[in-house]
Amino acid sequence: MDKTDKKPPSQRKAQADASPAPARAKLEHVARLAKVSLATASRAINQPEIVRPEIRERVLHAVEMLDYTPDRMAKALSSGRTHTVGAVVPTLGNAIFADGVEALEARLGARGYTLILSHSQYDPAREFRQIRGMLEYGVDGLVLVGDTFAPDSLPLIRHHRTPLVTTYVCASRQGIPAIGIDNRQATHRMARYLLELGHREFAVIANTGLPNDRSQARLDGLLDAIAEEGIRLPPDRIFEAPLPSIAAGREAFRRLRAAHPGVTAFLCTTDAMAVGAVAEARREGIRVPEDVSITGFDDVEIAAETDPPLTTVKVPAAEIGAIAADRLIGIIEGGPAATIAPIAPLEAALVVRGSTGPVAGPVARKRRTRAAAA
Amino acid sequence: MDKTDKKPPSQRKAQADASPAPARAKLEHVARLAKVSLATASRAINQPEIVRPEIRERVLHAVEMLDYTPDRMAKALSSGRTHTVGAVVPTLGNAIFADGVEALEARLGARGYTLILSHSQYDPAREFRQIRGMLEYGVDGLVLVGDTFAPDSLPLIRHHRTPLVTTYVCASRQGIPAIGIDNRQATHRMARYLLELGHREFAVIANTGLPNDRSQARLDGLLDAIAEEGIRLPPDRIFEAPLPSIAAGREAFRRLRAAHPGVTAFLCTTDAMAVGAVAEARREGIRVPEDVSITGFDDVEIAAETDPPLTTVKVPAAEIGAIAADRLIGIIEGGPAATIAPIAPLEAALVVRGSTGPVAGPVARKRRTRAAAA
DNA sequence: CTGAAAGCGCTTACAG
DNA sequence: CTGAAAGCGCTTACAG
Repeated sequence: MDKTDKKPPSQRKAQADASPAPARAKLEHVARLAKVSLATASRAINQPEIVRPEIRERVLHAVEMLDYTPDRMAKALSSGRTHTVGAVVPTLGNAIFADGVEALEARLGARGYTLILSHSQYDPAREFRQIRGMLEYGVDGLVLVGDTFAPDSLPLIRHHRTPLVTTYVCASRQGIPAIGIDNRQATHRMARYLLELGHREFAVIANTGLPNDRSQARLDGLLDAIAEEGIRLPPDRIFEAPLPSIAAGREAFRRLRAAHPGVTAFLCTTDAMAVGAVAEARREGIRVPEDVSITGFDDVEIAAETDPPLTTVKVPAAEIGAIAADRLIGIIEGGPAATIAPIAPLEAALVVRGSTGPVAGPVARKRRTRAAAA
Repeated sequence: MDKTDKKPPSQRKAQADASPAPARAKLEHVARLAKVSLATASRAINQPEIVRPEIRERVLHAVEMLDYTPDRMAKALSSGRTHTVGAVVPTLGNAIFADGVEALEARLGARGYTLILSHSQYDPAREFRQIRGMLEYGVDGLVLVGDTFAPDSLPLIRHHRTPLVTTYVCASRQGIPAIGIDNRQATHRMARYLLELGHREFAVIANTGLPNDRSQARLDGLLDAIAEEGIRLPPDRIFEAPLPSIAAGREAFRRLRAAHPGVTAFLCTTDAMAVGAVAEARREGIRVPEDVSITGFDDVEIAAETDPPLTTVKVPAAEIGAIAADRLIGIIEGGPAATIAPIAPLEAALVVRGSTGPVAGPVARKRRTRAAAA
C-alpha cells in the first residue's frame, strides 16, 4: 500500500515517460537545446543583461520551444529565497481584512511573490502557531495585523531574520514598520465632531473583549477628546464585545440604552457593530439621528447602506494591502535599510452620513437650563 | 551593490556563525547528535514505526535538543510533494467565499497542508493565470469555484496531473469532484414557496453579468418552477448585474420596479443584492413584504439583520471549505480512486424570514376577479 | 532495521 | 561573458 501511494522520483519519471503527456522540461533540456551550459541558461533567464544577446536569444527561444517553467522548489532550495510571503489576519469575515488581503495578494502576485494566508480568529496563541508554520515554510517575509502579539512571536521572527511589516496601525512600539491609519486620532476627530454637534453623553461599543489594539486606540481617542472638554466616560458606558459582529452591536446597544437612557452618542469601533446598533435602535423605535447618533469605523460596503447610512471613518484597506506588499518586498530585496525608513500614516477620512446629527434641541435646552439652575 | 544584496549560501552561513543566534539545525546535526545516519534520522522522523524504538527515541530527543524543523523546500524537492494546496476564489469580498476560505485553510492547516490563496475577480483569464502560477509553484492540489473555466485551465491542470476539486456547486459536467449545494434545486424550492404564497409576477436580480454558473443555475431553478405553473419570465424581468453588490441590488430593484410595477416577488441570486433591493424598496416607500416579497441567497450575516430580515437559502460555506479540504487531501494521498467516489450535495436550507409574505389580499382578489371576468 | 550514496532541479562562486 | 562543479537539505531505492 505504502509503496503504491508514494511514488519515488524514479517511478514517477518512468510513468511520465510511458504516458503520452511529455515530461516537464528542465533547465537541463533548455541548455542542451540552446547548446549552452546549465549556468548560462540559468543566467540568460534570471539576469539576461549579463549574457551576450545572441546567446540569450537562443536560450529564450529554447524556453519557448520546451514551454519551460522553472521548478520553484529547486530554485528556492538553491537560492535560499522562496518568493513567498506569509500573512496572518484575525479573520476574513470582516470586509476590512478581506479587502486588505485581496489587495495584498494582487500586488504581491504582480511582483512575483506568492501569498500564504492564515487567520488567527483574534487568538494570539493561534497566531503564534501560524507564524511558526510560515517561518518553517521559509516565507521571505511576513505581514501581520496590529502591534500586539504572543510573547514568543516576535523573538521567533527575529531569530529567523525574516522581514516583517504590520498593518492597520500606523506605529509600532516594537519597531515594526507599520502601514495603516492613526486609529486614536481618527476617533479623536470623530469625537470632536460629535462634541460640536452638542453631544455630551457618550457610550462606546468596542470589540476590546479580545486583545485588539486598534479597538483600544479607537476607544482612547474618544476618551482623550471628551476629556479635553472635561467629560469622563464611566466604565459602565463601555460595552466590550468579544467579536465585532452585527449581533454584538445589537446587544450592546440594547444594554447600554437600557442602562443609560440619557446617552445621545454611541460610538462603535467597527461598522459591523454600528450596523447592529442602528438596527436595534430602529427596532426599539428610537430615531437615528434625531434621538441618538451612532457612528461606525471602517467604512465597509454596508456602512453606506443602512438606514440611515453610517457616519464612519474610512480605513483604506486596499491601500494598506498594496503598500504593505511594496514595503515588505522593499525590505526583502533592499535589505535592512528599508526597514527603518519612516512611513506616513494613511489618511483616515471622516465620512459624515445620516446616522449622526445635533443633539435634539429641547432636550439640550432643558439640560442646560437645569445645569444653570443647579 | 548586487553582491551586497544577494547573499550566497556561503556568506549567509558565515554571517550566521559570526552572529550570536545559532544557525538553524539541519537533519545532519540531528543525525550526528543521535549517532545515526542521515537516512535513519529521516526515517525516525517521517516513518517512526519502521525504526527500532531505542534509536527512534535517540533521534527524537536530538530533534528536541536542537529544536530541529525540517526545511520544507528541501523536503519538497526531494520528495516531489510540497504539502501545499492552491485555491482560487472569485473574491474575498463576498462573505460566502471569505467563510469558505477560512474553513478550508483551517482544515488544511490541521492536516499539515499550507494554503496558497488567490482571487480572480470573476475573470476567467485571470483565474487561468493564477492556476498556472500555482501549478508552477508545485501545489499538491487545487480548489476552484464553480464549473466554468477558461478553455485552457482544465487541460493545464490535467497535464500536471494535479488533484482538483471544485466548490459551491454539487456536480461538474467536466467530471471534477464537486462539493456544494444544488443551486438550481434551491431556487426551485424558493420559487415553489413563493408560488404557494400566491405570487405570480416575478422578477429576478441575478449576477450573471459575468460568467457565473451558480447564479445561472439559481435563475434556471426559478424558471423551471414557475414554468411548471405555466408562468413565463420575460427577459426584461431579469436584471443582470456584473457584480453582486448592494449597490447593484438597489439599482436593479429601482429599474425593475419602475418598468414592472406589477411584480410582487423579487428573487435575488445573492444576499448582498437582496439587501440592496430591500433598502431601495424602503427608500421608495414600498413595504416589504406587504407590497413586494424579496428573497436572497447565501444566508450571510447581514441577511438576518436587514429590516425586514431576508428570506434566503443557506449556503453552508464553512462546511464546503472543510469538506473540500478533506476530499482533496483524500485524492492527494489516496490516489485517483478517491476522485470518483460520489459526493452528496450539501443541504441548502430554505430560511424563511420577514422579507416574504403572501400576495396582498385585495390585489390578488382583484386580479382573480378580473381574470374570471375576462 | 540501518547506512552509504545518488538524486531532486536549480544557483552561483570560482576559474577561465 | 561562459563553463565545470559544488552545493542547497532533504528522501529513498539499494545493498547489507
